[in-house]
Amino acid sequence: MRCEGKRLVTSLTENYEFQRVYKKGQSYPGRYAVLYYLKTNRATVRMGITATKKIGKACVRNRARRLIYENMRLVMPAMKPGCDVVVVARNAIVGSDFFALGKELKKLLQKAEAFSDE
RNA sequence: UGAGUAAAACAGACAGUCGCGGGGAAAACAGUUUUUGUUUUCCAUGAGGAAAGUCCGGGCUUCACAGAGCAAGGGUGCCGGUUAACGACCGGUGGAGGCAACUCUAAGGAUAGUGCAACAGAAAAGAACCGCCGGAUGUUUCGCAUUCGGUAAGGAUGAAAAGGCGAGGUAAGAGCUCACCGGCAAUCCGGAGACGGAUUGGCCGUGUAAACCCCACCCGAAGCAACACAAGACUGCACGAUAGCUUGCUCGGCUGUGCGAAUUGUGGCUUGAGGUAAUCAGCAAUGGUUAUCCUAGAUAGAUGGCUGUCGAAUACAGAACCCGGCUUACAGUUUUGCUCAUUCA
RNA sequence: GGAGAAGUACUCAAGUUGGCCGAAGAGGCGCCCCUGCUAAGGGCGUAGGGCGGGUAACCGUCGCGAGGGUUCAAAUCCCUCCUUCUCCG
Repeated sequence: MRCEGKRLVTSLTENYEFQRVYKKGQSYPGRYAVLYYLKTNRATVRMGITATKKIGKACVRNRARRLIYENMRLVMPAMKPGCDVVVVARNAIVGSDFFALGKELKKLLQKAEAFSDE
């Protein structure tokens, strides 16, 4: 298993943090990716992205990570503060469309009730 | 024009907008002797031809200097050159393929020695099983049997059978003799050499060295997760002759009141056998000189998204100390040299 | 990033001085014994992959991760690639 975080204002880095989200958080599977969501007492949203070696070579993993990162970045300001999010890429993400992935991530986040009320 | 062959270049571009890495500048705040940290704004900049596989060769670092000797082990293998070095590259020689351009080639030694060659076959290395021929003996219906010789032309086996093929020759045969071809040796000529050519001689015991080996040349070991400096939880070990370190052994030498060590930070970390252009030397690889340029340096790991235009933008694919090669993956576009075929002049 | 090891029937595997090797052995499968029945245990037997040919017995050919090479002959020797696993802070 290879885990890769993402440089964000606040991002998950250490392996134990990922493990905590996997174990204690809720999971929401999708076609392109799996979302793990865990509420915390912090005032910020923290995110981590995982792309295992299963998905492909280094270049493919980079591509997957960037697509997820870009989508999450656009969605982030609408989210409730105080949670840890881990997105795990799945095989189907190879060659997927940017907008399709964005739609799915939004749906998963809605399921997790991560968005703040307007 | 078509087919082929060799080499080289590119690897989407431009504009707008949101976002990321490190760098520089300015401002504000915290703190303050300098310094440093955070935030905001602006500026220029930011993956490859293979960044890959890690198959070779170096630089660099540590092992005190990277040293001495011996042994073992490993590598390379036609010749000459290039290079920091190489198993790479360039030019040739021999061999193989192609009408040709051109391509491929681990290509030293089998009379230095040892081993192996299953099955089949008389025999797998100094070969008489059958056959052929001659002599003797027996039987004597001219043949057969036994025995002693000669013989590698023929036979069956096998991947491979004792130079090939033809003629002469002979009891039958045989490089026994001769012509041509192959291979070997000597001499002469050409070449820097591998080697090529000519003449003469003699008539020549298979294959395997990517089996051991012989000959010639080369190699100390590990690797940036190396290592250096600073801090150092834990208290684990040693405390004056042992311990540890350098592939093995011998020598030589080092460490020391500290050693080991989770972990953290900084350095190593990008100016280099560098690129570009011109010119000179060389067939070329490459080298010299001059001018000019500075072009990622992250540390969970930065290049992405959207919109528009171009006829179409789509392959393989992401730096992690740095270079020189090799190998492997790869959509498409462009240019140049050469060869063959066809048509026209 | 670097260093190393392995790959053979469905599974675990033996076999590398090159030769009767498609391949020992075990699990497996079938039958029998044991038991009221099953499991376990014991005994006996058996197929071993693909393609082609043959009524069948059987024969030919390709297969030891993949592709080349050396050799008369390669699971074994040499080269290149693929996959899996381990170690180094």
